[in-house]
Amino acid sequence: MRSPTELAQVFRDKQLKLTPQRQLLFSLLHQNQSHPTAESLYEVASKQMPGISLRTIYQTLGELAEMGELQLVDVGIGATRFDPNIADHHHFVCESCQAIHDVDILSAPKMSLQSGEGFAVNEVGVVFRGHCNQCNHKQQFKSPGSQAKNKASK
Amino acid sequence: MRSPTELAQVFRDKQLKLTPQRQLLFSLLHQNQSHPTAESLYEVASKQMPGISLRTIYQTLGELAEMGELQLVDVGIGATRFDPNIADHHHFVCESCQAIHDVDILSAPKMSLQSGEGFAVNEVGVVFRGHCNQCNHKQQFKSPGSQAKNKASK
DNA sequence: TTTCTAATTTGCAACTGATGCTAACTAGCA
DNA sequence: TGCTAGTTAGCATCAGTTGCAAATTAGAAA
Ligand SMILES: [Mn+2]
Ligand SMILES: [Mn+2]
Ligand SMILES: [Zn+2]
Ligand SMILES: [Zn+2]
Repeated sequence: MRSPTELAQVFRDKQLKLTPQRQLLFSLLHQNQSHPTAESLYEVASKQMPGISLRTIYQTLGELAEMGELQLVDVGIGATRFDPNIADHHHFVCESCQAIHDVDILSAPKMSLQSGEGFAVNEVGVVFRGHCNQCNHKQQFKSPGSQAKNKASK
Repeated sequence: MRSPTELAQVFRDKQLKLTPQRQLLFSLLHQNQSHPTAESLYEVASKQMPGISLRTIYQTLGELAEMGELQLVDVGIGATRFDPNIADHHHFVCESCQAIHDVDILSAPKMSLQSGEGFAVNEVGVVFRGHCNQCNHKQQFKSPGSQAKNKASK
């Protein structure tokens, strides 16, 4: 996603208004690597702007996504996550704490369909599931046999 | 997922009852490649057993999933899909008709995390999005430039 | 067969995440 | 300073799913 300043320009050019709500969200999303939900953004936004509506959060996120400034990430658990990183990349989801981390496309081989019945593929999404560092450390009480299978190394 | 007969044995062994509802669902799911939703199973089940409850469908699907007989597939659009194919495989989702097709793991390179910060990966899911054969054919009215980018070949 | 009861089904309430609708509000221009 | 198209916020509503408890029943025991 572009910087708040650049987005401001984009919005002006499209005769969209630069409301305080939108500006706040621009700043909350810029360089945000946490893959937040609408709800979690609502919480932090509410601190800086009490009374802001969850409806407006959804509205603005939807607009940004439609403009291609945000990527929607749905990993099948709970709410949609919003990702200002619009570069081609994949995700690791921690099954314990639900945290989502970016997985650089270089780290995973480029996927392509070798066979198939003539599917026209537009995009490929890879989701790695497992346990993050923090959660693995906290889980030392579990039986050794129940550890995750593959440990990725740098 | 195992055959209805095998499942019957499993259920008996666990002193779970072999109700007509369960037996019907076993048969509806066996070798079902359509990745049905609970709702769609409810519809076909209702024809053979009018009055069956949607709640029971959810209940039974949940049990089978917990027993490892079914795989839950969530591709981020609408309802959860249920997959009796529990072999390791991936999915192609048609963005037009929402159909889901199996993508054999052999067709796509085995994924693994090369870098990362010590994530312990349990499973990898790959979702290919695009347009299926049928939908591509029906979309000949669209501008040529808007075609899908990659056409998979056998 | 009949009886018994733990397992199951069912209907309905409730819940989460998200969107539709619209009256009230306001950014930004004239 | 006023105007107005665009925006916000509140509330209703929706889809998908789960919680709950009363009614039903599979299957073992008598
Ligand atoms: Mn990301
Ligand atoms: Mn499948
Ligand atoms: Zn974690
Ligand atoms: Zn299709």
